[in-house]
Amino acid sequence: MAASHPHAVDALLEGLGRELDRASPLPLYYQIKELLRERIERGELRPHERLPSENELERALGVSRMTARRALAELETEGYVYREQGRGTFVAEPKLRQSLLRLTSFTEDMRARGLRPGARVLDVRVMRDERVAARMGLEPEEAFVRVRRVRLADGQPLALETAYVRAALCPGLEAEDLTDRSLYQTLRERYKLQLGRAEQTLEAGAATEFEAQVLRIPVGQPVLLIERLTFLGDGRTPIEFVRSVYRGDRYKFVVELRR
Amino acid sequence: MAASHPHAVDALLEGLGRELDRASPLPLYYQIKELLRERIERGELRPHERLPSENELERALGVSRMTARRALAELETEGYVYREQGRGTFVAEPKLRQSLLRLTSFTEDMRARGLRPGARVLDVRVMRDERVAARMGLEPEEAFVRVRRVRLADGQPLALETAYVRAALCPGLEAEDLTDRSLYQTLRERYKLQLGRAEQTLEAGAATEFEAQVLRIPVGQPVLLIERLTFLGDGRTPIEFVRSVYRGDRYKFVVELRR
DNA sequence: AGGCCGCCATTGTATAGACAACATACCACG
DNA sequence: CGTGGTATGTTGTCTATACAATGGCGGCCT
Repeated sequence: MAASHPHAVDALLEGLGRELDRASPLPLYYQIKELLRERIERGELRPHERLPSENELERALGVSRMTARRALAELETEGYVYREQGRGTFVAEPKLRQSLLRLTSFTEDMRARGLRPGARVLDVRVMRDERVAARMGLEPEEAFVRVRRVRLADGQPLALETAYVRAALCPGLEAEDLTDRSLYQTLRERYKLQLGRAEQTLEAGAATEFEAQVLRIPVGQPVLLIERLTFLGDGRTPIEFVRSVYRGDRYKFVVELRR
Repeated sequence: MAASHPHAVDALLEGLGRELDRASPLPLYYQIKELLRERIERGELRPHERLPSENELERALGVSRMTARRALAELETEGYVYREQGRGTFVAEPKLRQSLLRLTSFTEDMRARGLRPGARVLDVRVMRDERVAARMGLEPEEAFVRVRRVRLADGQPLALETAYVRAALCPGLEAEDLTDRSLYQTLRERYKLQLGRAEQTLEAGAATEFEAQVLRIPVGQPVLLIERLTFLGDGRTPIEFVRSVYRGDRYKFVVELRR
């Protein structure tokens, strides 16, 4: 047995057995999955520690092997565990599950990289823009608050960011001071807007004269163009469209892909 | 029946039945999944069209319902279809499939964009590279099969791809013909290597003389540099490191971010 | 000592069947 | 006319079982 001591799995199984609710409308496999996930996230099960086998779950919880199996299989596709034929099921490393599908603000992104985030406001105005509206699937008359900012990392210009936020959803945003402040934080705290998902595209480009001046690089230098269309928690209502131009020599975008 | 005409499903099932190979070492559910996926990607099954039900697959292919079910369930988690209880299984909209944060090969990526993928091999050799080995967390003596290819979209050069695959895990790879073939498919089918996850970075750069020549663009044009470190199904064993240089004017990377 | 073989535990694939939950179409009844 | 019930088809959950493939271990044989 690979666990730290022989009774570790037994104690875990007993706990699971007590919490499993056969009267609940939630499927058994889902309950088992959630119970195991909680223990992994709370750190009760440590990386590379072995989980109960399908057989052990079957006996201890009084479910069929296929039910136990489904719980473990879903934990695997969600990145919480890895499975090896002939060996068992083991807790995955935390970094596998973190950098995955996270929607982060510039501020959070910089902090995660160990840099001090900042923002210098170039201009803020309420306006219309047919192309942006079309891109968001809205009527051409839709009004936006356009915020243009230079984003700083440790005080140095890193990106030029132009955000179009739907004015109808955050009245008075144009009067907020967004210097050195996270737009997402403002949307969340002042307007109680929950962000859900975002569609983001990345491509390479060359700095225009304006971009070069703001970012303090030569015209024509490589830049990373990132466009993001962000939706509210319901997954359908668009809230903002952001176009960012990052210095190519100082910024690298990182994603983790899964099969 | 919601299909265009009553015999559409029958014809599909007959085709599937002929292609299913019970002597193959590949699992039945996997074969069924791949056959259906091919038909979706080739457009033979159009968005929102109904797929055969679990019961129809069971009868027509002579498999159990759980096997048919698993094929459909995996297509769902991969974003190819959506399922509605009481109604059936339907082809998903293309945009839903391509924007998920999935580990895809160039071949799959191009097909999802409706382009014809291709590859022209520049050179293949077995070699060592300390920097690549370090990047993969391996000993400096580790041997790699380095494959340099020009990746084509509809016959036009789109990217220069340099892949370093661990020679120990795929002996004889250097003798394979990788012209117009997916490396991932070869790893999967010839070497039975299951890919798990990948860590990928994207940054902007300018085309070097060599890159410019291969991609048929002027020197210094913007390019998207993508580096990918791919791991096997266990999530820990590195298998390949790929450095790709994409034409900045023709390629856009799409991701969907959550929460 | 070293290598080979077989046993056991574990995950992977596949089958067969049962009942539940849900959607749709149709029909009978008021 | 419409309202509700029923029949049917679909996916969702769950059980029970069998055998295959793999990895680890120990013991046996040479």
